[in-house]
This record gives sequence, structure tokens and C-alpha cells, in this order.
Amino acid sequence: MGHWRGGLFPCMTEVLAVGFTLPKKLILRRHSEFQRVYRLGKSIANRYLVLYILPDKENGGKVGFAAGKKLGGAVLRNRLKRLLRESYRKNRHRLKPGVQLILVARAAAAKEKCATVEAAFLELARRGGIFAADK
RNA sequence: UAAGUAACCGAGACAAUCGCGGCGGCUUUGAAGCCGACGAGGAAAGUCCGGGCUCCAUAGGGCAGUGUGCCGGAUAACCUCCGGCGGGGGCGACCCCAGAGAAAGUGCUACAGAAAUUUAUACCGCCGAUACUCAUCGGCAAGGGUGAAAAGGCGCGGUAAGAGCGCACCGGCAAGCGAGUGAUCGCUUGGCCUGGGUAAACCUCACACGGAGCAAGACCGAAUAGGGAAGGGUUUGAGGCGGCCCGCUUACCUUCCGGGUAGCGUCGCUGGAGCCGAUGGGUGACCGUCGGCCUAGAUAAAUGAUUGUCGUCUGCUUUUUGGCAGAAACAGAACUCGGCUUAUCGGUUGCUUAUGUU
Repeated sequence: MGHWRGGLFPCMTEVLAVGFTLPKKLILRRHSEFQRVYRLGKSIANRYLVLYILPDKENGGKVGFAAGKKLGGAVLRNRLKRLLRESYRKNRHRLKPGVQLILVARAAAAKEKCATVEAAFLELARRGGIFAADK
């Protein structure tokens, strides 16, 4: 890898400052939970991914990650879901609480790096208005 | 050096930061937190074979069906592996074989050809006789032609011309003898030839095979609601146990029991035909003995992200050391093991052939 002359990667900046975790209980587990967000939530998309948003004060904020079978084999889909989770994890502290999200990877994200996917997520989060009030 | 062939090895390394999974320890009522070591593959894949394990009856008899098919061995088992035998391919190293039976029977065998399987066959021809211009009758399987295949091959003799008609060699068949555990091989003798191919066509012979699969299966257990276990027993019918039959079993009776089902959770779930090393036996697959090790256990499914240094390859540049830029395949455990097949990056070694140099 070459040198990054402009300082640290965008992925690194917030992580070094805060260091947020993403425990298992904050991740959507059940088929029914996924279906509820898909059906009731609103969706926005760009070239790399689709974001489903469903405000939910009772159950609190949760997040799910998906990569369909059209994208490729198990290795590729696993990698995409890990990239999505990494993007969410590093920015979770900046988002509003009590919102359920699902991030779905699209074909264009298959060969991209973490920084690209994270930038795409941040753009969708801004358009969806789920950042915390001070941002 | 090039081409080929066989076998084997690796799947970038180290460090830092953030994060995830179950495990162990500590704190804690608990939730949770902290610390520690560990955490994808050679194919984890395709699900093509064979086991272990679980339930169905204890997995039983017969038919049907399916599979295997040279010999000997290895193994828990195999359509696997090892060593041979026999064929076939290649100059060679070496590779390939669905390799039982075609004189038990049935079927198929296109086209071409005169004729395609049981007294075989005469189209062009060759020979003899009659006639002598055409032709007719008889003999022939040597030559030509067709075909995947034309009743052994080839040579000499023989003859009107020919023919296993006779003989030598080769091939095949049968018998005998010898070698080998065996497939098979070698030698001798015989009648002279027995009559195409196809059994991933039916079939015959020998051997093997019960079914479903971890979503197997076991446990905890609300609403609701009547069941379960053990024993006994009859026939006509019915349900279930794998396709059918036999057989077994249920509904019937008696006794006993507190529990059965959907959903959710726990177990199954990783210590095993295990891995590594040494040593002994065997040509080898493999087996024995000794020592050491514990090495993923998720369930919308953990094993990731980023950076630095070094290493590999490619390109550009430089007199060189070097510098810069880029690249790194196929691919993700899901009860587990032995194989097969397919995908794919890089490297090492042996051998063979050809060429060159000494």
C-alpha cells in the first residue's frame, strides 16, 4: 500500500477519537424483525448501497446488514456485510438513537474499499436525516 | 536451454490500533465489565460414493429394484487406495481401460457392396469345355472393388486355374505338463480354423445393499387440551412400518403414570477410524509400539477493518546499489470422518526426449 499523504484515512479519524463498539444485541436477528423494517421503513439509495430507515422508540435502535445472492459467492457477500458493519460501527455515535436501520449492499460496492463504502453510508445518512441534532 | 512427464510443498510474514465469537478466570444479585489464550480450507465447494452417529421393530424372510464386475492385498467401509496380470497409446519418462459371459437365448448392425451369418456369396475377373463374332455350361476364392467386418495371416510347393490341398513360421482354439496364492505366463501335442461387432441393448452368472437424515434425535415447557408407558389378545376390514408379499404394530381390554403438542430455549456440538514426532514391519496402500498435544463451534450465521516494515512478482527509470507505481488466484467451517470430482496462484525435486557446450 502507498502512503496516505493527507494524514489518516477517513475510516480512522473518529475511531481514534471515540472507539465505539457494536455488540450482538444491537444487531437485528429475526426474520420477522427484518421484514418489519423492510415493509414499514422508508428506503433511500445511491450507487453503492440501499438504506432502510424505521424510527422505533419502544424497541430502541437496531441495525441489520444484507447482501443478496445476486452479488456473488459466499466470500464476497461476507466481505460486503463486514464492510457495511464496519461503516456503521465507526459512525454509530453520530446517529440519532431509537432508529432501526438495514444496510443492503449493491453490485457497485463489490470491488470498493472500506473508505468508499463508508462515504456512501454517510451520504445516505445525511439524506435520511438520522444524524444527531448537533451535526 | 526447451518440450514433456511424475511426485511433493506453500497458500506472504511480523508489529500496532479499533472491533467480533464462543471458552477459561476474576468482580458482580443479575445485567454487564476486566484479563487471558484461541478462532476457516486445500479444496471448507460440488453433494458424486462409502462409513460413524440418531430414529424408525431387533432391521427379519422372499420378490422386485439398485450397484459392483481381471487377480491379490489395504481399510470401519467404498464406485477409494496399493501391488500385479492382460490389452491400448507414446521415440521415451509415463499414461489410459465399464477389463466377467457373445458355442444359453433374443434384438440391432446405417451406407456401400454381387453377397452381412449356418449346405454363405461370383459383380469385375482367372481357368477349362462347346462355339469360336456375341455367348452358354462348369470350376475357383488366389487378384480387383465395397465396407468397421468378406470364413485365419504370410511364404513355398501344388494345380487347367485355384483352395490348409500339403508343408514351415505366426495368430487363434482344445488337451496335457510345468511356474505362480491367483489373474496369467511358458512348453509340447492335436484337428487344420471352429466362423464379425455390440452386454454404458435386453439378458446370464457371482457378490453386495432396509429407509430416512443433525431441520436426525433428546430434554425443559404457556394458552389449550386428553394423552403416554407396560402387559394381554381376535379376525373380516382399516391405518402405519421403504415399492409389493410375509411378518410386525395401532385402534380393543387390564394395570400404572403424571405428562404430550406448536413457539422459544438447552443438549446433540466437537476428544476423533484425531494431529505431530520417533521407531519397527511391509515393494506399497497401510499397520504396530512409544512419547507429546487439545487445535473453530457460529445460527440473518464470529474469524474483520486500517496502518507501518520486510518479502514475492510485473512495469517504468537509473551506470549500479537503488527509486517509483501497481499486482497477489480459487474461494468461507455449519454433526463428523475416509475418498472422488471440479475451481485455482506460486514454487521445489526426480525422470525422459531433443539441441548446444566442455
